[in-house]
Amino acid sequence: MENVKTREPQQKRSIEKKNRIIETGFRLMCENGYQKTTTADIAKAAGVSTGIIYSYFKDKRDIFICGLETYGNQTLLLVYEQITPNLDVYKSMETIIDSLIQSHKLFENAHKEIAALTMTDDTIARIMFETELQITKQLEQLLTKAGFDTQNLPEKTHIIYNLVESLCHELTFHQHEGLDYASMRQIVTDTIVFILGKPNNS
Amino acid sequence: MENVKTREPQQKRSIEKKNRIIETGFRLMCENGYQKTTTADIAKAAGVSTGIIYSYFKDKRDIFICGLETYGNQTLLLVYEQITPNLDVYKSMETIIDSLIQSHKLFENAHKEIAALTMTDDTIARIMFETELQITKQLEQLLTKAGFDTQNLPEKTHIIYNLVESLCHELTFHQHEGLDYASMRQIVTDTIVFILGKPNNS
Amino acid sequence: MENVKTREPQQKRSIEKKNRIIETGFRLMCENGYQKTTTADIAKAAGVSTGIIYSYFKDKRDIFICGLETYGNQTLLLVYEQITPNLDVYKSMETIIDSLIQSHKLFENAHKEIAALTMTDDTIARIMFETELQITKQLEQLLTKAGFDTQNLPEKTHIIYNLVESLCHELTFHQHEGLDYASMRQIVTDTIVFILGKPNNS
Amino acid sequence: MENVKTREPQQKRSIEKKNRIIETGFRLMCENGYQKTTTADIAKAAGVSTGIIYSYFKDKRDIFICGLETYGNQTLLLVYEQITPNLDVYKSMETIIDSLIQSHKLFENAHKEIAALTMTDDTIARIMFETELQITKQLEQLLTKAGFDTQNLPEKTHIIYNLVESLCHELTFHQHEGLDYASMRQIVTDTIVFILGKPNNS
DNA sequence: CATGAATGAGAGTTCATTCAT
DNA sequence: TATGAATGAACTCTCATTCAT
Repeated sequence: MENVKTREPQQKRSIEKKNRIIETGFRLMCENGYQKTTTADIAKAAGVSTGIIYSYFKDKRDIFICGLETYGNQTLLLVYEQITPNLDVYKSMETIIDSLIQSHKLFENAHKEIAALTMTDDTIARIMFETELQITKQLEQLLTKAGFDTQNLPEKTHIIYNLVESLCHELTFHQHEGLDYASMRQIVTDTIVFILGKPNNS
Repeated sequence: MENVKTREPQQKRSIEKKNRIIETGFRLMCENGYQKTTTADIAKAAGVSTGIIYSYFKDKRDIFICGLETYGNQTLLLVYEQITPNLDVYKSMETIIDSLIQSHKLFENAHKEIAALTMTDDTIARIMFETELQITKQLEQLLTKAGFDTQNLPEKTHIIYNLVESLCHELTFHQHEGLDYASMRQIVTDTIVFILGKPNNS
Repeated sequence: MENVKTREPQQKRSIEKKNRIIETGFRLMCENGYQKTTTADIAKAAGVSTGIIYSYFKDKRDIFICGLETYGNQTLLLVYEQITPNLDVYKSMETIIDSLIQSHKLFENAHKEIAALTMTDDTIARIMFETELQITKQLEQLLTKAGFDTQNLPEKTHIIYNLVESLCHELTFHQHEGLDYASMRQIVTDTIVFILGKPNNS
Repeated sequence: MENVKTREPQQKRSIEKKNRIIETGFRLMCENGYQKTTTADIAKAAGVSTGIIYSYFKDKRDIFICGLETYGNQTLLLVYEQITPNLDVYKSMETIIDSLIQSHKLFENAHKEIAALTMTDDTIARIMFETELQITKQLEQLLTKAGFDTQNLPEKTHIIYNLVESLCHELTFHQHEGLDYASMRQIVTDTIVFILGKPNNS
């Protein structure tokens, strides 16, 4: 299962270097596109030689997948930290939105690149699918514990997830002039409240 | 601005040929990805020589852009046809959703590919932006005429647009097992009704 | 079975070009070694671009294999032409030796290169094996028709084949000073006559 | 002539290490081919670091040459031990054949690899030439002492050497189905006896 | 107008060799 | 001495684009 040629760096310096390659490489790929980013670009930007990359990674795609796992999970953690069942759900939702916006600001281009690669690369598709699944499942649990109506909860969660994603996208890129983002955010929050209804125990 | 080398085909046969290249090429690019589709693939599938492509198009990217304009507008037309101000807005919304699902089934992969190319290609980004703008503006006009509250209407339209997009995406790809799509569709329609509120003249 | 990407050239010019690549490439590989010969070398020497090589051949190895089949068979033909059952066998043997010497002068380095590649490449090993088999089987038939004792004929033929091969090798390269090649040739011929014994019908 | 950077190991442990690298490296190169064996492979198999290799050897080729000298001479010794002038020559010949078969079993692939490298590497060619020369000269001396006709003895020795080589090759690899190896061996022995004639003093 | 053979720059990847530790 | 991480030149192969016919 484990590739024999790529080694898991044990030394601190090596780990730093591997992480630097992931971070730099993933960033370049997200900023400029997967195809347009060459291994030479990554090596140069990370301050290493092209050769050393292949000590840590199987191939170029492997760097991207590592980036995906690293930063996808990071996003997830941001969300997890905000999900505290004892808290008011509406408050939680607001902080989740804030977390996701942060995540988006870092990796929005990634989402586009990933979406495109999802088409032709099953591994990448699976990673994205599972990351999203973890987030929505977590949301479902939170909402169930908070006493919300569990009827069609998976469907509702999914719709809410997409609502928030779209909002984040818009807030991150400000693509459409003339939109009032504060209002937009308010509308989204109200809409989520509408979808969820009132919790049973309230 | 206009490239001197690519000519506008005057003959009927030439126009057919150009269209065939656009249709075939755009479809292949959407199905298999922009990078993975070679000009040789397109030429073969369209039944022309590789050379002739460069009589009609500046480069490979140009084929994609032409496809984008042609079929982006086609999607738009599908939506336009459903928007008849006299009709019940909720009915209209349902038929719009149906139209967009049809459009999605044709070009869903395109959306991902386009999103990725949007990152690094300003022309493609502009085309997509304008296509979306036309749809949302049209929706706004429809809703205004139908007497809905115009406060934050651009924001609301945008959110609705994204809700429908996400629904279409899910309905097209059935990525998540266990989701009840009929319920999902109902929830989205209800949510849109909630966002819009009641029209003033009702 | 047939590779979809490499085409079988139909035009006369194309066939000439393909043959030129085989001839030039195979010669370079034999002269300088398979590994030391780069595709760029072959392209340059054949007066073509590196790209066109991959229209005619699957990869670099494919050029070598084509050379092997082309010139291996050529050697075979040289031998076949000398094998005329009506002729005196000893005369035939002499002319066969002459033919093989000619073949050796052309492709001796090839033999070494091929022998080495035989170690790691099963396809090349099989081609060589079959070429040798054809030659020895042909010799066997000739000798049987000429009325020689058929006992242990395969073993004898094999030994004779190797005797001639070794002689050719020596005559081609003159590696050892002080050897009298005329005598050597005479001894080999005498030895072959000894091994075969007298034909029954004489 | 002597490279200043590679040192002659004085310590016992160092000598062992150097020998281990030669043995392991040469074996790997013979088994898998010179090109396909990387310095990393050799280092790993020999249980040393890649760096230390360059303390003992000028480059990768140097390891091969050392292996050639070491094991070429070893083969020679095997033969020398069998050549005892007092013994019956035919018996000697049989034991020589046995020795060479043993040698072949160890290094047959080497022969192919070496033959190929001989083409492009003069040093390797010279070593091989001298090894063979030593063996044939030794045989000549033995045969002279045993009272055989010295006319064309170098030529005869050479032919005999090649006969035995070919036989060893065949016995080692069993490449041709249907050959009776016992008969083959007998025919070769008889042929050698024929070539040599009867010794004068018998 | 049309062809498709030809081009060649540039991609990902390998590995003999070096060098900081 | 010894390590093994690091280097970077060189390799094979691809494909958007051109051009002789």
